[in-house]
Amino acid sequence: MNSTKQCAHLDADAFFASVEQAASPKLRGRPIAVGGARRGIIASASYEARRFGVYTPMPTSRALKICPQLILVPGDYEKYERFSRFMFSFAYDFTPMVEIGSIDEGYFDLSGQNKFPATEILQRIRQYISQSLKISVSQGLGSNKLIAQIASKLHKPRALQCVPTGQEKAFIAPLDVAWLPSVGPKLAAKFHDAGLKQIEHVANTPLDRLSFLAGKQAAQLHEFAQGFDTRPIVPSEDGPEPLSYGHQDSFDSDTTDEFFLKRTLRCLIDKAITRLREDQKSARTLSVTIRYSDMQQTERSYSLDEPADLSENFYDLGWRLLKQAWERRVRLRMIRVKLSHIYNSPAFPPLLGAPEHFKHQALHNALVQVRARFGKNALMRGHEAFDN
DNA sequence: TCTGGGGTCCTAGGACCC
DNA sequence: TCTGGGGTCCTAGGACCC
Repeated sequence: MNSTKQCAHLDADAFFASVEQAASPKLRGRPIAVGGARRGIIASASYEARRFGVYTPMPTSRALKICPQLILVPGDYEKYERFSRFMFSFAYDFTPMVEIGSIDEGYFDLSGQNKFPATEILQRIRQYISQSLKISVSQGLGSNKLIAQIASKLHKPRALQCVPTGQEKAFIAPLDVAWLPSVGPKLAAKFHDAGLKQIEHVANTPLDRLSFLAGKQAAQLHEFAQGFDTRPIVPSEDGPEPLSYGHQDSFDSDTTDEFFLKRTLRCLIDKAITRLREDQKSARTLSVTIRYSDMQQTERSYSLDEPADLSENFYDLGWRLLKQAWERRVRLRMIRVKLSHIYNSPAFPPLLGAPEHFKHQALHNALVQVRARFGKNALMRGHEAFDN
């Protein structure tokens, strides 16, 4: 009987680049990178390429400058998803408690299983992955997610580190604050300026001072810094429903060509709508973001009274929003479109903004009937009818 | 040839309601 | 009428993650 939590983190090493090397022997041992050729960035660099200083998300142009022999491979996400599924299947051989965090990393819960020691399970999983997929992974084992994740990432590649229970705080104490989840470049700089360079400094800082620096995140960060993490190891059976559907496109060259922009905008809306409808959803809010040639970006959004799921509902609105956002007469390098406030479709959404008396069940039902008969846009007409 | 594409979450001000 | 305060929604912007 052992009630100690055993959380493992599995993290593929240089995943996209490693998959390409696994799939194509002539790429092995050579500096390769997966990424966009034109104005793109490096999505993944092999360890051979990293020795030249190539990293994610470096602009491809710069990567080629510092490593002219770099072999650039276009991304093949279907292939990566196939590899990913295989990779996690080996974890499922030992436990159903697997949380796939992203395409190349996940957690699993080894608490309570006593067939093999946890480290032996990790050894086996990495062997299976190595033999069948020809890629290497890093693994971390600890009493919670935070510790397991840091343990796997600290000594990549091919790492296998176990942090004994009770050693959590000491293990992370000397690490830079940027190792804490949700501490990115901005907050890390803020912490450094305030003299908090290592995680132990965060652990020793009173909560009120931490709140001044990190706002609402302070309490969570304070706990993390002590090595505590109360997040469930494997939270939910199904992942949460998507809250938004978005697409963006960076152009080959900066432009002010309205015909081109309009066409691109429509294409992005179509893509988002296609996925929205595949999931049988509808959306109320459209956001359009533009990025100028100098990388400054701005966004405009608008919420419809009723959710919609047809491109036609969003084309004109999208163009209006783009024109509103485009205040500076500067060329654009990118546009992004996002649908949010997602509802199940075709089921009717709640009666948004309806007066209190409409929420009475009988009137609600009557209104639903009106809308079922006359279409979703009958809501406003329904309001008028009931108001009189 | 400087800087992608898919997301989530938080903040903050204003409108509006009670 | 001398002025509060809680709650929700909308919009714009930004930080962060993989």
